[in-house]
Amino acid sequence: MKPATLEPGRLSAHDRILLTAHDLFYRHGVRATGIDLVIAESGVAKLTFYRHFPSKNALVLAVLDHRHRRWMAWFTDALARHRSRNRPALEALVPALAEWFHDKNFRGCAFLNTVIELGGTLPGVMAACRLHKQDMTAAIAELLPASRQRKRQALAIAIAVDGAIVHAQFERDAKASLKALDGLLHPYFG
Amino acid sequence: MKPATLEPGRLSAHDRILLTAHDLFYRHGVRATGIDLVIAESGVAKLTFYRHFPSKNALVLAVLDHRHRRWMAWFTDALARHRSRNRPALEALVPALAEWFHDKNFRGCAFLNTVIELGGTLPGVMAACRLHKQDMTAAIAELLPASRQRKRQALAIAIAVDGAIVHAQFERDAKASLKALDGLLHPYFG
DNA sequence: GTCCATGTAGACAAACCTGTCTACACTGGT
DNA sequence: ACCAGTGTAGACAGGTTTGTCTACATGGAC
Repeated sequence: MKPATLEPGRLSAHDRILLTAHDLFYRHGVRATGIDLVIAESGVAKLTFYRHFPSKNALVLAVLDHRHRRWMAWFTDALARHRSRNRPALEALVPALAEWFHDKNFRGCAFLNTVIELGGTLPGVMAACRLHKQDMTAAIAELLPASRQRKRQALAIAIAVDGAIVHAQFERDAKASLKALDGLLHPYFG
Repeated sequence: MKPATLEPGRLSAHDRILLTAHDLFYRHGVRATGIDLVIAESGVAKLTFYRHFPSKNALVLAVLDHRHRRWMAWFTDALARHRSRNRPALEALVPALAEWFHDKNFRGCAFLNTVIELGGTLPGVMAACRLHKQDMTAAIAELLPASRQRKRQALAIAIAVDGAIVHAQFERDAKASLKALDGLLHPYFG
């Protein structure tokens, strides 16, 4: 994914907090990241933080919102970039995901991770995750030829993708996950 | 999965702690579950706990070990039960998983959850997860006819299964996940 | 009978967490 | 000139966490 420059230069305090939290939450998990660290790391005073975000929970939801936009932008862009004229559009999926999986900061899907960490405790997290996966599935659907089963197929593919994501997260080499995913997708190449 | 009776009756303190922790960790997550709660819930004194387990981390690993044995026993049993004479063995997979997904205490895969929660911080968790998935994949491989691609196919199927697991975890109805998984498996029914 | 493993109850230290608060400084709009 | 908005630094309260420690009880092996 994007390098997320995180230049402290011209960013507002609000944005510095948001980007820093995005980074730390993704790297170490939400629970493992204390507010104090976010505050220190984003070079902001405590009061400033609480002026922008009423609580840590609010920050978590704001970060997920930001993450969704960022990830979807990268995803659709990567799919477009890996598309080639006379091949099925779906073939762009695996190369696109490969970019992400091979990133040295890859730690799986932020939404799955947050649902698992906070699941029931923070209302809104599960809904955000469902929305995210819904949009991801819709983006996948656009790679498929129009047909009555398009939605059904897109859901199946999305599930395979999620499986590949979590596998790449605990297994050493992402390549094996990508290869297996490619095998699962073959029947859909048409 | 098993109802895990958890009868406090004749169990040793060690086993009561282990089963209680297994239950609580799975329900609410490892980080969200304090040692004090495990101790109170298993009806044991604090010192007794620390005599059996030197630290919470040790308990976590012991619970994962227990979980692996318990889950694999259920899995192979369920696969055997749903096998029918003149159909491909792989067709037992979805009905077996359906048992688990529809359990009211279903909260996804304990190993994926723990990796995501503790990932890098507790050495051993990732290894335990890899071992678990390796054994799960081997059990799936036994459903496939012997061939040169059997291992490759089993890995692909395992990834699809993991995708279905996480999907069933944040989506309301497990049925959709199972149906999508079934669709993904069709090419492998042979 | 004595000893020791195993158990209970609960106080305690030290660290860490979130969120509030005081006191002060800079800047742009009116 | 003034004031509202935004910023900084850091103390503080009240809660939770893990892990240690004291003091005492019970039951079986020898």
